[in-house]
Amino acid sequence: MERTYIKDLKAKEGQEVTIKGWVDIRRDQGKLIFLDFRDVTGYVQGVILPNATEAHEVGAKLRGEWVVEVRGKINKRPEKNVQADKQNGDIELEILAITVLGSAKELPFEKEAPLNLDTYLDYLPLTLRTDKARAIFKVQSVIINAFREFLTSEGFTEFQAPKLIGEDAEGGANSFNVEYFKHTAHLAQSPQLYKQIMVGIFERVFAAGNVYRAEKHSTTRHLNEYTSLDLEMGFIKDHTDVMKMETKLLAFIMKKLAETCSVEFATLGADIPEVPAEIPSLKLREAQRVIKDEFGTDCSNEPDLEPQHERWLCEYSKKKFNSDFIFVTHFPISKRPFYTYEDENDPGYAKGGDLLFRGVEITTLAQRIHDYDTLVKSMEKKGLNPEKFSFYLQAFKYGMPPHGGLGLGLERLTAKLLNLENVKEAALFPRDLNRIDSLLSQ
RNA sequence: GCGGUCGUAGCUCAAUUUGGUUAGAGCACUCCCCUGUCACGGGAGAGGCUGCCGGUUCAAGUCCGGUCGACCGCGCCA
Repeated sequence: MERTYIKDLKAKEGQEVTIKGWVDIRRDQGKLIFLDFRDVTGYVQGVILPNATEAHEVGAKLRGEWVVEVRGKINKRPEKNVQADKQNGDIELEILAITVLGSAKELPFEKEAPLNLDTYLDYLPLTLRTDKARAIFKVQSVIINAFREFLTSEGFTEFQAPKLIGEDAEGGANSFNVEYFKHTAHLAQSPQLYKQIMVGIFERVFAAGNVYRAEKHSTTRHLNEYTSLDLEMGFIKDHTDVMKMETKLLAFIMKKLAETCSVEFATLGADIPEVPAEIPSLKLREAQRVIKDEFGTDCSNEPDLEPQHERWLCEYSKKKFNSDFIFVTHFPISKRPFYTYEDENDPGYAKGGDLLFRGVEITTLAQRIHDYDTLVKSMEKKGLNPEKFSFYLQAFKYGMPPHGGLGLGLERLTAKLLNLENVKEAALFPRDLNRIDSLLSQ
């Protein structure tokens, strides 16, 4: 049987319909019972009139979250009862019959009210049913789809990167060990090495998947399992080609969000940022000069930016360039992974950098070394044994084009886009040191 | 891992500053009343080992020590 969705009820005024969904709120006046129903498409008010005796009997015992099938007639509301600012505020469902499909206990928290993060996470199967959570993950779904759509249109091919790996990209630190295999195995921290291998096959590739970081951090921007939106492209001039691609990608994502998620952004009180035709870009040393001049802190001999510095740079970018985004490039090559390309015009510094958005780093991008001998030397310089990477190195021994790519943290992007205070709110089922879907057994 | 803040009803919070009767409120829940509500309203009720262990004191939710947990910040990172 074809499903009737709540969003389509208005067009069925005067008709008898059957909807299915959840009871959201009950307002029982004795002879008159109002029930707000919810399905994935929205809300509608239902009313049980005194003469509908059977429905009245069922309706009196309904509470929030009961799952029901409701037969009724769509009526225009009397003028004085119209709620102009609400979905379906000008119609209501006159309930004729209710079938209970699933009963519900009372919720252990106040729906739609602010919750402590700990409580929110303990009750995710239920807290995710709120408007706010639904809006967050609708937006996230649109971001992922837009990422795929844009890159596909740019000639990229999607691939599935393995999550069980032998040697990890950064040299062994901070990865989860996996027992079982006859060789040392880890959970992948990044699809990096496989992305590069795949450039040899498809020239332009992307992957959207989970990566794992065994870091005992507890911050508002870290997860032990997160989603990395990765791309890698061959035949580039240098890292600026990757920066341009990311700029176009972000502009496309924001356009898609504007087209499809205005309700969700309104629910969350968030604005969709403008992506400038050219995102401002500073070398690390220039950025450090800005921090010194504008904010009075001298960090010029540090090899990296601290969180406070990132927040300052974004503040500066917004003020000076009216941009929520800013690239910081040319970090010391010694602080970057072995596959990072050194800038021949600026020795000691990397051809690549980070993209900062509203105060946090959301992307690292770079041109990669594609010459076999240079790559092997770079590994040795980092104290890595090239023999352990012989599987990966095959790609480079047998001809790789100049290439580069990036990784974009999906949850960080989502969180900053929607003004969420903690990145855990932008992960459906976030994992941290103390939480893997708590069993609530304590 | 380090530092800060916090832990009171199912949830969100008062009472802790200055130790002092029986630890309160709103929401949710149960029962009663209610024909136009939409955060419905009115009345009644139930619900607490104040995270846990120890100490100080005539007296501890409140002070002290420990422990467990949470959140925020930091290192590292996307």
